[in-house]
Amino acid sequence: MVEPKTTANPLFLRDEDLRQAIELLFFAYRDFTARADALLARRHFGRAHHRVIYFVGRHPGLSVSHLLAILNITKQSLSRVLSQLVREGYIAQKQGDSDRRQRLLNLTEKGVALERDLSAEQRVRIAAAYKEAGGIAVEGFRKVMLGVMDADVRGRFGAPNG
Amino acid sequence: MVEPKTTANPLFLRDEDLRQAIELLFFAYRDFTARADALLARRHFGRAHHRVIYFVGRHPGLSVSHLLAILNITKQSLSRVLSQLVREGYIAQKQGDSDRRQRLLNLTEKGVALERDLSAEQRVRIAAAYKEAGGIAVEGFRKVMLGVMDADVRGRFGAPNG
DNA sequence: ATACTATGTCAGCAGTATTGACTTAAATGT
DNA sequence: ACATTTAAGTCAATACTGCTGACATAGTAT
Repeated sequence: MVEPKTTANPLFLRDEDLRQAIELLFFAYRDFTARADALLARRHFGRAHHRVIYFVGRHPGLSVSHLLAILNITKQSLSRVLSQLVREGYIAQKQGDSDRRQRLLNLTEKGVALERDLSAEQRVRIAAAYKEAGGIAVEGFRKVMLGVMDADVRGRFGAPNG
Repeated sequence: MVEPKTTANPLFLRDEDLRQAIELLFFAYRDFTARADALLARRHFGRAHHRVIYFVGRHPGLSVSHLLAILNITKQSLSRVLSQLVREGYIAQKQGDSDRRQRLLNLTEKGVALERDLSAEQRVRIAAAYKEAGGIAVEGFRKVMLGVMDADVRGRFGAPNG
């Protein structure tokens, strides 16, 4: 057994284990987003619209700059998508109370309905995967996913770990 | 086991749990690909180039149609990216032995070097996450990820030996 | 010969994201 | 008060990804 001595392998992680993880992420993410992408395409929307709809639904009254920070994209990139969603009545903007420069974002009823449609299949998929894997596995999944993302984003989740 | 009476939730899955899973996938995938994306941008390549480089490295002698099946994209989409990689000397094509219509794909030395650069940070990231989470968690991660992807893709992983 | 398969190409369209430059309006600091 | 910074938006140019449709070439299979 020749273990390639590439970079330091602090655990007993073979190259195969690392490759498998990379592929698990690729295929899971690809399939996880595929159906929503298809739904969006019918409405002439893309994945970016979904993300905006999702996070506005998740954080009602979100400011544009906060949304930008979550998505990690430029305001110009967001602009096209957000303007479209506002123009077509999925998202409502209202002036901030304390800071009137802000345009706080909320889903309209139409937006809530779209969000539900888009994430319905994803929720079913997650629920099925969680159920089949069991509670211990879910806890492991959470740990690994938190470890994969950037450290400064972990705080967003009720992370018991560092 | 206690069976909660929540209608659409066969497990103990609250809406919050499902949302968290969606976000774990989003943030982990986003951060997982971010550095490689930056490296690619310097070479005027994109994520699609990375995927091609990755899977050709993973499966030397891969045929174009098999690569297409793995990536789930059209040949026209692949064509632009693949032609570029061949033209710039990252991937070599050779005629198939049994079927001379095939153009079997292999990484050149240059391609191997690029693949290593691109996945180096990803491997470190996975290794760190795995190490911190521990073996049980890793097993759970694998189970959940397999459950999230489409059933017909799971065969690619673990089921028969490894 | 005919049909099918593997691969490639041209053209056009849409979506996502970038950088750079500039604007408006409101908050804030000195 | 005046200057600076911040929140949001806009215009323009560029690039990567993916799609559909149409067509071409070569090799395989009947």
